Amino acid sequence: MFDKKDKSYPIELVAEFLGVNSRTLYYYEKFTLVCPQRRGRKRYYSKADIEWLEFVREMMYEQGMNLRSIIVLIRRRDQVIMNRCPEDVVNCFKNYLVKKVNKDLQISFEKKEGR
Amino acid sequence: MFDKKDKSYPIELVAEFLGVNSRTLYYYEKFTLVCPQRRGRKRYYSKADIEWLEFVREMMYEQGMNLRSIIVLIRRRDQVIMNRCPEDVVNCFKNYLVKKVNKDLQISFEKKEGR
DNA sequence: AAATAATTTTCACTTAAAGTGAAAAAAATG
DNA sequence: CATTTTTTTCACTTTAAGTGAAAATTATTT
Repeated sequence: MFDKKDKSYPIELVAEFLGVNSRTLYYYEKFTLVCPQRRGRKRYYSKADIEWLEFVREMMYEQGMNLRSIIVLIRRRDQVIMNRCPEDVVNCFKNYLVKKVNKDLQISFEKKEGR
Repeated sequence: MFDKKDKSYPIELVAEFLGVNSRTLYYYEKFTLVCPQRRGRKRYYSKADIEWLEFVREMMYEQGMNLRSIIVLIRRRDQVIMNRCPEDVVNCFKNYLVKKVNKDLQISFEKKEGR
């Protein structure tokens, strides 16, 4: 679709391609979710910009995530956006389930044993 | 605060402790975010339930995540809620930045070299 | 069992984030 | 300088999240 040589594309074209209003892309910039290159004031979106935005849209539309969550996920990978993983979200739920299952087992055991 | 022996607590107590309306806890159940034990119809929240809910509230209030996002995060760790990581969210952004930085460097280089 | 109290459920409303239309303002271009 | 393009601002719409109030259901007490 877009040129491999990473030429830059104007906002209207990108908005159309993504199926959103160009206002939406301005809106995303407020949250530093995307930062198109500027020559003068005019914005030019690179192929990388576009791919990233496609991914964001998928997260939001297909999965129902919100803007903030995506930003939180990025931040949680640490300031440098690197190796740390939002492990705790899942671990916390995992622990929750584990405790729950243990407790439930214990309860059904108690019932069977008549304690 | 709550008994270590994992006794179960009624919804009103838990709601008060978390600082939310009990309706909110019913609401969360619609999304299977929490599943308190039932005796008859009455709900009993375990210590694990409460800790998990505290964590969820923090994610939502302190960080601004939405319900769906938390559920997506859990799901993305795979059906079994185990080892896979929502790496792609961050990787996608990382790649985006890397490409961006490369491109920007290239551009400033081109400027300096006058190509 | 009837009366009372406690829980759950439903309905409808409020609030805030996400998104967009329209028009004003600013810049670029012919 | 007039016209077109792009950005910005303001105000509105829509939807998720949350909650109040009351109806419905269940449990408890007398």
